[in-house]
Amino acid sequence: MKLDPQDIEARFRRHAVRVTRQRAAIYAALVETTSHPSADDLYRLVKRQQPMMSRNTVYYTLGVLRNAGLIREVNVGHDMARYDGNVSLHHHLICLGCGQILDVLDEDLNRLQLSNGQARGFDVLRHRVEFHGYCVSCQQAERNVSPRRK
Amino acid sequence: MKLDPQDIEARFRRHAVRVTRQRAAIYAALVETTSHPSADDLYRLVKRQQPMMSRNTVYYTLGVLRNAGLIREVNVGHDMARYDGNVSLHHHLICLGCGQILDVLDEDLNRLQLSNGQARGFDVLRHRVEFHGYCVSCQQAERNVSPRRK
DNA sequence: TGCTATGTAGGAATCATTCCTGTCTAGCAA
DNA sequence: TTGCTAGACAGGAATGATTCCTACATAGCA
Ligand SMILES: [Mn+2]
Ligand SMILES: [Mn+2]
Ligand SMILES: [Zn+2]
Ligand SMILES: [Zn+2]
Repeated sequence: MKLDPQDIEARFRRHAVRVTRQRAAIYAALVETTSHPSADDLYRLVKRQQPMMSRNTVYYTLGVLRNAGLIREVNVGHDMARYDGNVSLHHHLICLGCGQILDVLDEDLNRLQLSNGQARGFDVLRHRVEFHGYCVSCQQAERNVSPRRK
Repeated sequence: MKLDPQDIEARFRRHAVRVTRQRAAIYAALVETTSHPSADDLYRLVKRQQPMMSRNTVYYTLGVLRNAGLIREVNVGHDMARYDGNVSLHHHLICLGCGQILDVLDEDLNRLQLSNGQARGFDVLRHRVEFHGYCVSCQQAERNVSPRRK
């Protein structure tokens, strides 16, 4: 989704986040993609427009935006952290081959909850569902290497 | 669950894993706890019985056992990897305060699957459900610091 | 317009994990 | 039972994503 600078500024102010050129660029990049980029992906992307951008600013800004609730962090295994500009409730479908992350929008998944017995007194704030498998092109790539499915 | 050395040896042989003193100790520690320890937790634990044990051996062994399907890796955020000696299908309840991980056994969660439209051609091999919240003692600890819920 | 709390750049530090290397040994076959 | 060899082990070095530190810059406010 394309965002103009006024929208970004308004969102930042609504969440008490100071408006800077660096933050606007990082946030815009994140909202305008569906690829769930890593901090370093964003660093390289934004550095093209702002060559002085430091890697530290990307990490710091992602922390600020996350704490403000403007973005989400998505964790896949122990690879680099991935970020999501879409904060509406949704889940993910992850390719074990190439690492791509696709959104899964499913109200039934959003409504999952533990029974009282299962929750063991926890105050459960949220849940996460991940589906893991191989995307179409990774399935084909594997077929080229070994004749049959692993 | 308590395992005797013969059981461990039999399981290793069934999965074509070479039997060594180090591996048996690491695997036994993992199966006999429900705490989902990290590699370093296991290192410190097993080092008490085998002072020569190297941290590298723990990592190497955990990799071997994981590839053999004898243990699972559980990832919580980007903290250290956590390991699980229980490979039967189940999910997890995680405390955001102290990091403890409890098992969730629920056949309905085990059966979740994506519709064809949602799967986008993926070959989906498995899924994971995590519930995040605060355990009883972390809820109390927080109450001691600030008068009301965050 | 000036003050000050906050943000930024750049470099150093951290630390879980992986890599490397020289022994050692489990498992197999003669 | 013995000897061979692929694989395992210990210890230390290297890696790399992330965090920490510090001096300078600036957003937001009065
Ligand atoms: Mn998403
Ligand atoms: Mn478990
Ligand atoms: Zn793929
Ligand atoms: Zn807790």
